[in-house]
Amino acid sequence: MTRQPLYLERLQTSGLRLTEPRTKIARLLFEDGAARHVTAEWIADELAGTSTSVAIGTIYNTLRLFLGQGWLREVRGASGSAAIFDTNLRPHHHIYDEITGELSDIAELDLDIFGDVKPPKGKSITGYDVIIRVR
Amino acid sequence: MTRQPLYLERLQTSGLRLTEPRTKIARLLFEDGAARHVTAEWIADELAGTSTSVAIGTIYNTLRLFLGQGWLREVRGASGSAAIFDTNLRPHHHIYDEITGELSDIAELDLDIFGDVKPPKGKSITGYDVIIRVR
DNA sequence: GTGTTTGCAAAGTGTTTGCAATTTA
DNA sequence: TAAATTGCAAACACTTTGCAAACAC
Repeated sequence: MTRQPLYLERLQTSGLRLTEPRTKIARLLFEDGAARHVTAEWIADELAGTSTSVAIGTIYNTLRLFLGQGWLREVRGASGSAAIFDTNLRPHHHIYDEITGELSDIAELDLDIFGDVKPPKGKSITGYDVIIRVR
Repeated sequence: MTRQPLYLERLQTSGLRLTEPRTKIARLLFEDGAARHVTAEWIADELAGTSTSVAIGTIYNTLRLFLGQGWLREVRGASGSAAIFDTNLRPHHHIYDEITGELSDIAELDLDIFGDVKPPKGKSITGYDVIIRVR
């Protein structure tokens, strides 16, 4: 028997209707299970080439919906810049480039070897914040 | 001899012109030396009552200017919400309330007692990120 | 006096919303 | 076919920008 992708199964199970915009966005985000930082615009661009593109408003609504399901986390980029959604749900660490606005994960960082974090080539560390989220 | 406030001295020394908008904003931010999280709108509101208010555009420009001088740091609130400027320049930690958008400092937090962080009353910790800033 | 800074309003982003048309179950 | 969802465009919130008038040095 052929197996349905996990992300589609999850979409169905959640009670949300299985619409084309949702499945397309879900595939883009979750298909390979890799950690990903995406913006609404990136999704729009990716889908722009396909037979049916998805309206930017729908993309935002869908991302909020997935956020509500706990399938994504929103991370804060520079204020005024586009929202970044992170598919990596484990507590983890980011490197934020103040020049480019690029956000990347730090793999396998131990808090007590904190002094050993290496910045990307050609960059220097200007500081850090630990942000604890509550609700 | 009477002593000029530090923040005014710094303003003069920096080579920036000592204008009324700048001195008013600087006083609001630095007068008592306390750590403060401010938004452009908060400054506008504070100055609205005074004899001469300051235009919101000028407030933003002035904040960017102070940022460039290294007198402030910009911290990321929820995307889409107003920029928050922090007068506390030491590396430190924040509690970010996902419901209210409120950002507050955690005083004297040691990284290795990380498991002991207490959320504000009635709140629970949903996760955390360590953000290392580079440029 | 001359170059800087301001206020104002317009323009620019990124995001949300209202509603008629479409689609899913 | 009934309810949910979409596209579209208008509305929004926050921030930046252009320019003539005002100001600091």
